Amino acid sequence: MQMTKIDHGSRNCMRVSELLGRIGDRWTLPVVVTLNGGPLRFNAIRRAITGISQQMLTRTLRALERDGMVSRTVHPSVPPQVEYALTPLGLSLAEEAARLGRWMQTHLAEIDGHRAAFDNRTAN
Amino acid sequence: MQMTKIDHGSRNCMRVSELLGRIGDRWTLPVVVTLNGGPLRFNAIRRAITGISQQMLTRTLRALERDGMVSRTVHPSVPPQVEYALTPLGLSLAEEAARLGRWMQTHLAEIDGHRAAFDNRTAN
DNA sequence: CGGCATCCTAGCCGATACTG
DNA sequence: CAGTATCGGCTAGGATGCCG
Repeated sequence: MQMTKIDHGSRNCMRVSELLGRIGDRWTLPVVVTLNGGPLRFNAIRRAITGISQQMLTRTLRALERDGMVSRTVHPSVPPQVEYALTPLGLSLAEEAARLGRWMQTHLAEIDGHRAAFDNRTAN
Repeated sequence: MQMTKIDHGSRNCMRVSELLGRIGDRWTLPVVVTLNGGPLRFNAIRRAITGISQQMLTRTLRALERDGMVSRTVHPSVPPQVEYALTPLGLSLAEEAARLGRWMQTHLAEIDGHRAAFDNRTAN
């Protein structure tokens, strides 16, 4: 059952790329990292993440909730309180993200160097 | 020098997110994975990746070249041949991608389950 | 063969205003 | 406090055509 050719079309390769696109969007990673410090309420997350709009936070949290990465708990008080927390799955993702982060830190200077050199080469 | 608060604004957190967005785009990962099997010419890559347009392959390869992930070698023949190969940096990225892929394989069913359940819940 | 230029569309995301 | 609704800009990416 060996694969000599890579099947990008009908198998999970696409799914990986898709998920990477999801967590690679502007806000998902910041939200996950923030929640990695512990459960937080909506506006607490909002305050923790500089520059995020209310709507984008809502959307990002919905998407993460849909994927089972975060749990949403409503405390029926007045005014209502909603608490968000990472699920085990979300925590697992956070670890992978941290690993990616470490890789980035390691190679960031190298990449920047290549970019500068390339831009220099092409901007004749 | 401890960080009690996460700085999403001015530090590398943003850069990580940015790079994740780059490799999370539609074609970067497929290209890297394809080249992981060895150097290939332009149209060979094109054939290996179902559905990619010529322009998107060009753009993806340029971006990867700019970041120092792939090397571009022109063989001055008629017709001209251009060979692309992963650099050590690109190979390193491919390994990280493979790790991400494994994580996905592991959790894909779980995520799909959550999605289905969520959609069911909300599509009342 | 490899690659750039152009046009066009769909979707992401921000800003703003409104609701329970 | 925690959302939803609406508008509009920006850009990723597809289709097509031309060039060395």
